[in-house]
Amino acid sequence: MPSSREKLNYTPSIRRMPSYLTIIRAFQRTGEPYISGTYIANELNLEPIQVRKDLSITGIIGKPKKGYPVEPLIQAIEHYLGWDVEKAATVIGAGNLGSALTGYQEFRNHGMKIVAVFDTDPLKIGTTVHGVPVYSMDSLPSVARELGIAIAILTVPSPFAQSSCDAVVAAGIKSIWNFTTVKLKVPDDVVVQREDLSSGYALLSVMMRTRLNRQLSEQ
Amino acid sequence: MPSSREKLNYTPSIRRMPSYLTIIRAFQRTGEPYISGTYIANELNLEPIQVRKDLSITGIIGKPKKGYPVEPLIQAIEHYLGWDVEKAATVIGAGNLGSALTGYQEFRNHGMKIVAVFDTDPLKIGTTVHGVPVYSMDSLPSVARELGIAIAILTVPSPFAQSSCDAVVAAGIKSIWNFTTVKLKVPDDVVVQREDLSSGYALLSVMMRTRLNRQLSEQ
DNA sequence: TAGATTGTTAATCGATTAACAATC
DNA sequence: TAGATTGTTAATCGATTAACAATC
Repeated sequence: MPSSREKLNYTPSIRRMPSYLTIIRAFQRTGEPYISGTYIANELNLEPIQVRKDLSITGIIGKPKKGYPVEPLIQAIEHYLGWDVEKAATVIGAGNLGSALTGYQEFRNHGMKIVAVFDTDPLKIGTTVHGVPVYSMDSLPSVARELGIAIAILTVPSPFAQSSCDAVVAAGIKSIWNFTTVKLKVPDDVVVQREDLSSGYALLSVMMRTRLNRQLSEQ
Repeated sequence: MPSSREKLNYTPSIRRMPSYLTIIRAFQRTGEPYISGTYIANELNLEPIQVRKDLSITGIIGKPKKGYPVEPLIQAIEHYLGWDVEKAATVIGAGNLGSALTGYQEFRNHGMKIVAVFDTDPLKIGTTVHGVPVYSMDSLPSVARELGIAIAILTVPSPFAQSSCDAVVAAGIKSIWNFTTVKLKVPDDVVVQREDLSSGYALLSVMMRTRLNRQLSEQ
């Protein structure tokens, strides 16, 4: 029996899908029925062959000379990502980042609806964040069941990451979007995507240093 | 003359560096003078060989049987990332995400100090966000010069992304951390790192769908 | 000393890119 | 029709992993 730990294939391609969607959706407003891979590639500074390879993963078939049919292409990408099925989500930790993510409207376009926020601060419990009610962590199991929550977005301070994660798992939630710096330990049937702001900042930092070095050496 | 568009090497390794730092810093509190690659690998669910390969990029030399000297290792990573040099940064757009990032203390440990926020909303200008003053976009050039701002963190709504980016570039800021969904057009000497929350969510979504399919097929 | 761990060289793996026939 | 664009097969490239000698 394969475990949930097996590696996901096409990871880089999957990461590019949302930006394809953005471009194609914007193009859709022109009313043109077909969009070419070349056009998408130009918009995103990618190679056309890469766009075609990526799109082929979704099973969409293009027409030579014309391109891909816009409406079916959007549906193919959304279906591939599972964004055509609405999922209830919760934010664990009503801090800065948690509040920002709760108010991030774009997720609605991706089939994710944040229906609850959980926190331990008595001053926050009973209030709302961007219209979403804040509950006590104690009520996580019952609220998760009632609202059919499928995804937990973890934005608690790092020292509480693993214990919050354990509570999420105990409440039967099997998908965790982890914004803490902690590598979470979870059962085999729980999937975790870690979002690490520092890793992107590390790339920017090295680009800055590299550019600096080059400028110095070119003088 | 090579352009700033050339591709960065070791991208995956660079992305892992911050998580190494987190583990090593936590280990440092034990007082042990050496940390092994095997230990780091265990903490992060990675292969030891990958940790060793990554660390070798920083130029650090380990001791067989003992491991890497903790203090020099931290310094080697920070120096490689350029995190040993303090840089002034600004957040463009005092919305949800901009405020959250302004209040994110971890950046201070990475040599980045957010010294100004810019917005176009008259109600926000003149106030502070997490203690950082909010300025009018008009004053960007002068404030950027006075405070020596090196990095702009772009968190404006997508329709304003390119124009805000142009203003940043005109103000002489040459490093942009882009949190919008827009692919920015910038001069050759400006580096951009795009942070796309949707791409991580796309991975989580496909993992969820894949797990679901497997569970169905195993029944 | 023995064995854990490093660093290097080679092999494997997966992603990107190139080449090109098919075709609307 | 001619040429732009697709989809497939092969080549290249870069990252990961394996093997193993060196060594504290």
